[in-house]
Amino acid sequence: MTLNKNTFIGEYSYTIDAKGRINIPSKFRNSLSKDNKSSLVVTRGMDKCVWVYPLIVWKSIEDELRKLSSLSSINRSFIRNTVRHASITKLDKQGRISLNQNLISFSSITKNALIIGMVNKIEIWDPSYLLKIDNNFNDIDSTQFDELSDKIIL
Amino acid sequence: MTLNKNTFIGEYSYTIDAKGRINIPSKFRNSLSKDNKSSLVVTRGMDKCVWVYPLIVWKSIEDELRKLSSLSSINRSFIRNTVRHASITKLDKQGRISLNQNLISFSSITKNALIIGMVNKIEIWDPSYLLKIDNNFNDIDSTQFDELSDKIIL
DNA sequence: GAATATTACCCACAATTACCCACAATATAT
DNA sequence: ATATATTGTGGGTAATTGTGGGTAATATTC
Repeated sequence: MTLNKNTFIGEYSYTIDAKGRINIPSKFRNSLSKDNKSSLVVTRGMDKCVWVYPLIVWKSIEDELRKLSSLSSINRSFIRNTVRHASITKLDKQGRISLNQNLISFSSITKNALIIGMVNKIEIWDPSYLLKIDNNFNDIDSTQFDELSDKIIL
Repeated sequence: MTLNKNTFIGEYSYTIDAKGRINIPSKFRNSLSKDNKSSLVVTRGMDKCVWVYPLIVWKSIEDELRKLSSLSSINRSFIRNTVRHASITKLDKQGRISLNQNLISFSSITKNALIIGMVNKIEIWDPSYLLKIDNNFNDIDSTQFDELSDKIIL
């Protein structure tokens, strides 16, 4: 038995090389459904990290965006900022993708990078930057988790 | 008659070897439902121990996480910190799982380890560390148990 | 057009992980 | 009690994976 297709969990440490290439963990590669044809969509995350979607998952996000009317300016902004930094890429024969300079500098990645499974997508972080976010996490007011506990049972 | 499937009770003492492998008690293995196909998910516990879930149980947690929108930053943090240390693993032919270095050092396990059934999941502890926690348990104000008594009948 | 930079494709190798077998200790059955 | 099966622990070998670099193809600039 395995996880569902296009499902990612766990954390992995990799390096980005001089050509901007970074490995996708083999467990994540094996998790990709065949209809993706090893195509991924990379874009800016909501945090200062890179988001990586299997193509088939990204397409469903596009479908959601189609539903938003462009009559509303907030909708236009949201669509624009969601899509403008996205690009489609393929795994090379060694299982890597290459990130463009825009995404690399946005996420402040220099050499080392953490790749984290986020269930339906993948995040790529600069390790020291993520550490700061972690500290914030510990500072989160517990009332915020109380709200969550109404939505999720662990 | 036996316990329900994927139900674990009791305590067992094992050793972790140089490759990070540790035995799962045969009683626990026999308790696993067949749909797991001997797959388990290991992750950090809320205490300084390792949590082990039958895959089928973990999947239901994942389904809950999928419902949380990534537009909310608290949701992103929650998902990240819940799944980043999780990984799927299988029992080897001898009935062991291997723990990665991250989990081993998190739980301070060196050689000996206690495996404890927690009904729906399994905990793996460093024996001396658990001893400290036990002492704290004895210090708990009995009023805290009074609160629990409203929720559970023993 | 040529010259340069960028991207894609190929191979190589070290390090890690998965898979296999062996054997001693314990438990179960006859 | 003895024999048989199961269980816990260790180690060796083969396959996979992560990382780097070289070369060819494509795109971009002058």
